[in-house]
Amino acid sequence: MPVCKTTVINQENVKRILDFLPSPPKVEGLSETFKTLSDPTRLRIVLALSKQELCVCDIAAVLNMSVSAISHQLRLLKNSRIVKFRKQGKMVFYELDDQHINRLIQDSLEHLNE
Amino acid sequence: MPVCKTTVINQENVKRILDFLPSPPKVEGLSETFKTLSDPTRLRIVLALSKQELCVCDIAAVLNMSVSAISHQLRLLKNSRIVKFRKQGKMVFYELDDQHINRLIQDSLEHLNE
DNA sequence: AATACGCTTGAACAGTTGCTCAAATGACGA
DNA sequence: TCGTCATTTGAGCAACTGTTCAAGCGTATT
Repeated sequence: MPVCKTTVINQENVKRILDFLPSPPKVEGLSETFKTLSDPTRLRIVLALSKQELCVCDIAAVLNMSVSAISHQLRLLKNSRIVKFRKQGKMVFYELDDQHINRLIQDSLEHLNE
Repeated sequence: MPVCKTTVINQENVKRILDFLPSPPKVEGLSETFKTLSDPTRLRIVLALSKQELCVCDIAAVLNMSVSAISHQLRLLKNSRIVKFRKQGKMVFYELDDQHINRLIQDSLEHLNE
């Protein structure tokens, strides 16, 4: 895995970038967030929840998918701390977990309209 | 795939969200971008290129990975129009494709520091 | 207690992903 | 033209992903 041997400048490039890159845990964390939003189903769920809290059944209706499929995806979103839930009788209402993810979604929506 | 039958309000919720959600092509496009950035290797490449243009070999050195693996990922980044390249002799220099992706990365870096 | 409802869970399966390895390409220098 | 170097490409593969299906759990209504 050698650096290009033609010039010395490259070594400097490598060093500069290595200093610049965020720490591995930070990069991993960021890529985890992107990964969670990379599935159209999950992204649609998150976009929907950015508007208002919803129960599982209504999310399934919005996305026209099975309740089971939605529930599986909600578990992933829950594990990634992107959504949280509140129980009310038989029903479970989900909403975005915090302002951090909410801002990311708002930013993304803006990027969409350019 | 029925809507919850317990209340009428849910139907209104579903309608409101359906109006709110961006069009399928827009959602697909956004999730595609997230998907490309969801792999730590690709994210690191993009972060590196947000600092300065680099040749394939130097990227491999920075990430401490095989040139082949990097080249495969660069192809995906190229296809997603996230990076572009310029040839100079034997070497190929890559950089971020446009200001749009650059801003997304800058936003992400800010999100990292919170 | 019995039933119905909203939701969760686990197994299973097809499809996808990211890497390695070996071979190929294309530009340069001897 | 021959060899070398930077990069690309294709096959192959283990690991992962997103869905369905069937079964289960917990809460409310009767």
